[in-house]
Amino acid sequence: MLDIKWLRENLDEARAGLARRGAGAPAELAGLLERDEKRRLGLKEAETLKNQKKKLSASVGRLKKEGLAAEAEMEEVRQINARIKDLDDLVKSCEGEIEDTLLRVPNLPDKSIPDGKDETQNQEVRSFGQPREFSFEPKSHVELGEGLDILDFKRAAKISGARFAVYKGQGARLLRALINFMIDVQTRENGYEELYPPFLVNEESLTGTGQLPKFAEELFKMRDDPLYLIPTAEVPVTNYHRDEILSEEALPIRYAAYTPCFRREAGSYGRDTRGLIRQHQFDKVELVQFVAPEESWEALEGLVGHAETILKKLELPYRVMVLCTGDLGFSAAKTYDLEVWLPSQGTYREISSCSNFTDFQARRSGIRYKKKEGGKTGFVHTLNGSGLAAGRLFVAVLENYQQEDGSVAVPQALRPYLNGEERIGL
RNA sequence: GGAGAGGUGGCCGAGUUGGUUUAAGGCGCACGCUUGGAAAGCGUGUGUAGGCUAAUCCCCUACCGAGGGUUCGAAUCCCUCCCUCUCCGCCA
Repeated sequence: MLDIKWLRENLDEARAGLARRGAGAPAELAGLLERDEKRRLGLKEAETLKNQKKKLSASVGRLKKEGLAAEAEMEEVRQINARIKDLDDLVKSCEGEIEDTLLRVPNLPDKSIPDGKDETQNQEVRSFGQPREFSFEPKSHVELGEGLDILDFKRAAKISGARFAVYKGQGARLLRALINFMIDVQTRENGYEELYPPFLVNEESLTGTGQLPKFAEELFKMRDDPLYLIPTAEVPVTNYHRDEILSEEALPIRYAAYTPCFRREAGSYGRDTRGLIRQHQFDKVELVQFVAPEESWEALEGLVGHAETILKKLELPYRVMVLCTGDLGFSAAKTYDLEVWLPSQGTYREISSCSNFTDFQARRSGIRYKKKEGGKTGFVHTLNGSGLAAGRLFVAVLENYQQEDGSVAVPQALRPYLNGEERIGL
């Protein structure tokens, strides 16, 4: 959420920033300052009247104690109350309109990111490793997984429907190994504390991180309770500190959390219909940071590095992309995607997304900190990134480590997590 | 799910026959005095948001779980909801 006080002085800058994201942006702020002006005028008058009312009521008390009549004062307050009610209603409706508007306005893109209309205009920042040369035609993870009987899409469709998978035998073990490996690296080497949060969250939490009110169609909602399945651990973990004031000494706070993630994938019907790439349910280790505002850009670079650690240790070729304005998520000011090489597709595919949300989520969810100097409170900056998406990592391992006979070598770093086994299948 | 108890400032804890409570008091914390140093003692200060403002000074408004209501006036009375605790039931 953008700061209404800041907008009073910087409306043009806000419009320019939103315009960089795409068409229609400037209209989103229309009428906002007028509402705000109306609200403040009403508020000022209401507060003056409330002050009068308090004084009158106190005098009623005094008069009655002395056994004197106070009808005139009481009547005056009744009159004032009618006016206060009108003004309060006005203020409340203005506040509601301002809130409704601001909750639907995305974050402003950082100056450093490239302009562009969609993902085709994201820019490569750096890359790691070389795609492996195959002496045979590399298979897709679907062929490999079904061939090894470690993935079962057919029965998953029977049990649940499209975009679900069953991991079986060594596949299930491999998935668990990847999750444990990632959690261990992030908590032991990169300074994160592990959190295991609820997978069902309420509306306030989803509003805090920005999924609601605008993107309800992406979420699985419970029918009989006001709860939603989390689309990412970002939601419960960021909201862990909702409506709290942290001490500056406590910052930065870093959490790593494994959770499954649930997404309806409405509007992506034709895309990635086969395999694990796009599922309604997938597993992910998420990294979340709460930092002082002046630290957040450096923290973003660190966060990307933490996600990269996993790919480096697993020796998987990848590249780092900075998202252009048109591809930027609603709450983010800047995002780096990590894309891992998939031999069967002959291309790099997203496996992590690391963002600095600046104070956007913190303002929505009331996550503040008390400054050492001066004791003032301010909003923290929040960041998060996948470290990494386990399903897609599973795909990358299968495809990059596949052998001609259809088996899959286990990356060195992962062997301790699989009883030292070196091969899946055969 | 049933029955009961309860939610007050960073913490503890008064206040619940509605009216100088601008939420007592204590603890903690910060600063100062005192001291060779420390403790004790003494003094001062110590919430959040909004409004006003050059201002983190002052002043004003709101906030005693949340939202409504009664009243000239609500932490105190009424209604709805949420959460916590205890017991019972069910369950892993």
